[in-house]
Amino acid sequence: MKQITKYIIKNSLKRIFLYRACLSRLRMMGVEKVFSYTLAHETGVTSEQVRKDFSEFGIKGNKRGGYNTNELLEVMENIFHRNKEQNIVLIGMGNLGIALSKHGQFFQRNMNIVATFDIDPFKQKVRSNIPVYSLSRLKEIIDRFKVKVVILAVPEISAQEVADELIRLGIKGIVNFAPVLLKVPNDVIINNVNLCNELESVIYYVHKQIKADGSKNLEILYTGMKY
Amino acid sequence: MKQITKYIIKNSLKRIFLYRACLSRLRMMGVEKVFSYTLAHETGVTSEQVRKDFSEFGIKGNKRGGYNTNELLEVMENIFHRNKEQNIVLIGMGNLGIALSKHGQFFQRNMNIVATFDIDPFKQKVRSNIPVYSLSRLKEIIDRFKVKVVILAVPEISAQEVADELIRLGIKGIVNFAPVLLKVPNDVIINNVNLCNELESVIYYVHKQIKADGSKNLEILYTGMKY
DNA sequence: GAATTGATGTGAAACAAATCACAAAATATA
DNA sequence: TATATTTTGTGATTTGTTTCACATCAATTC
Ligand SMILES: NC(=O)c1ccc[n+]([C@@H]2O[C@H](COP(=O)([O-])OP(=O)(O)OC[C@H]3O[C@@H](n4cnc5c(N)ncnc54)[C@H](O)[C@@H]3O)[C@@H](O)[C@H]2O)c1
Ligand SMILES: NC(=O)c1ccc[n+]([C@@H]2O[C@H](COP(=O)([O-])OP(=O)(O)OC[C@H]3O[C@@H](n4cnc5c(N)ncnc54)[C@H](O)[C@@H]3O)[C@@H](O)[C@H]2O)c1
Repeated sequence: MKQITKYIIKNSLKRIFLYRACLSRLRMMGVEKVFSYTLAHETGVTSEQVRKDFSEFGIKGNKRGGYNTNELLEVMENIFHRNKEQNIVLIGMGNLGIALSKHGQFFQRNMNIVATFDIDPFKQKVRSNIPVYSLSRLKEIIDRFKVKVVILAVPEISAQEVADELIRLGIKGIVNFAPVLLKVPNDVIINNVNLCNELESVIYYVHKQIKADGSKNLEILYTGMKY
Repeated sequence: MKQITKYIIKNSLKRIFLYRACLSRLRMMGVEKVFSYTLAHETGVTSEQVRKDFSEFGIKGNKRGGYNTNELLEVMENIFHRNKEQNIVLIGMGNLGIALSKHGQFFQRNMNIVATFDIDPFKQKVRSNIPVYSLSRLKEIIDRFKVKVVILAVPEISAQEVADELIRLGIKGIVNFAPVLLKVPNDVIINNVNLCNELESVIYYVHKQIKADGSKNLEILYTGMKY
């Protein structure tokens, strides 16, 4: 059994997210030009790493002149398809689903939750400004809004069957909050987010008394990676 | 600037979570003995990887006999300090905080949210069965319950100041949901969970049309890692 | 306009992680 | 009891990622 090998490696993708967040902040502060070491310092990586990551995504700067903040952000928005809006659907309007549906940052980042779905008729009323539908309208909405990616926030027990149906309807990517390993075809991307594990990791490392060995600005360590 | 190097590597830790979830399921089904290839098959990694991971955590099996399900789970519970209850505090009872506070799995996994805090007096009433306090009682609760780890679900703008205060009060680990890189001392573990990024990663990979190249059972790929 | 400075960009080297290959051990079989 | 079988455990190898080192170029200074 072989694992996926060649794609833009996950670590550098994660770091690109960091750089972008940092750049947005710098732009707001009116900074027009950044250097690899600026980003490096702000994000706790090395400047070579920043440049290597950029080179992986084909991002070029100006010798001696660093990078233009606006241009750099624009390139990144293209990488992430932020130029055109992404229509997303959310399944499961329980505790977590409601919180996610109210989260404004998805929309700010051009990811538009066009509709949510729940099996429970009691949940099928409008909360905030996103409609809650019965699953019977899933196909209609997915087709109408050309939805390719969903957020799955249903109980563990239902996750697989809902995923099967979603894939049947043409969904190609799932952010899955249920603590199960979904069985899906090879061309479907699954991103499992397991918040219990995230908390438990922290407890583990706190108990282990892990120390940052003399590094001076190591702000973040462990979401998924030590990025 | 040097990155952290030697600790139980994150990838194997993540996989250990997978193995454990799988083992729990197998135990419920009455399976008493497992082999590395059983776990491997269920979790989509190789059997050598399973054994290498086990060896990293000092887990031993029986030559030819595989591993005893119960013993293995017990060893893992020790690794994760599941034998004794972990007291956790949650800061920020907004949309996300409420959802998390209602999430039963933390408690099932021995992570007990003993109290939640919010700056807004309106939020300071009991929801579900976890009390919501004013921040003035933070020290009292942290001391009383010997809390070392918190979940931080406050707005981006407040995250740093709240984190500073928490660390002053002796907190050593933070699961941070705000999209900021917290500046913290080296001995504090931060786990940044950025749900926008998780969604955006999926969109990125779906657009890239990443294919699993012929691997037959590649269920999960990308939470943080390709684990 | 030549020399200097300060950045990028990238092969080479070092390091880290995953896979391979097989010895060792435990059990089953004859 | 000897032999075959099955599975673990781990060095050796391969593959992947980060860091190093420096050529290259653009701007600045003399
Ligand atoms: N609440 C949290 O903070 C949290 C944290 C981590 C993980 N999770 C996970 O996220 C998932 C949702 O958690 P929750 O707390 O919101 O649970 P919940 O029970 O509050 O909500 C689940 C919702 O899904 C709906 N549902 C059930 N079956 C469905 C189906 N077949 N199709 C569509 N909708 C269906 C239910 O009606 C309900 O509204 C669970 O798998 C849980 O383990 C939740
Ligand atoms: N809602 C989501 O699904 C979601 C998803 C991803 C990330 N996040 C992030 O999680 C955080 C919380 O999100 P939310 O949607 O729950 O926001 P929210 O505004 O609904 O809740 C924030 C809560 O924090 C409280 N608060 C503010 N300042 C505080 C302080 N100094 N001390 C204590 N409490 C304070 C507020 O009173 C409020 O109740 C934000 O940083 C957000 O970006 C939320």
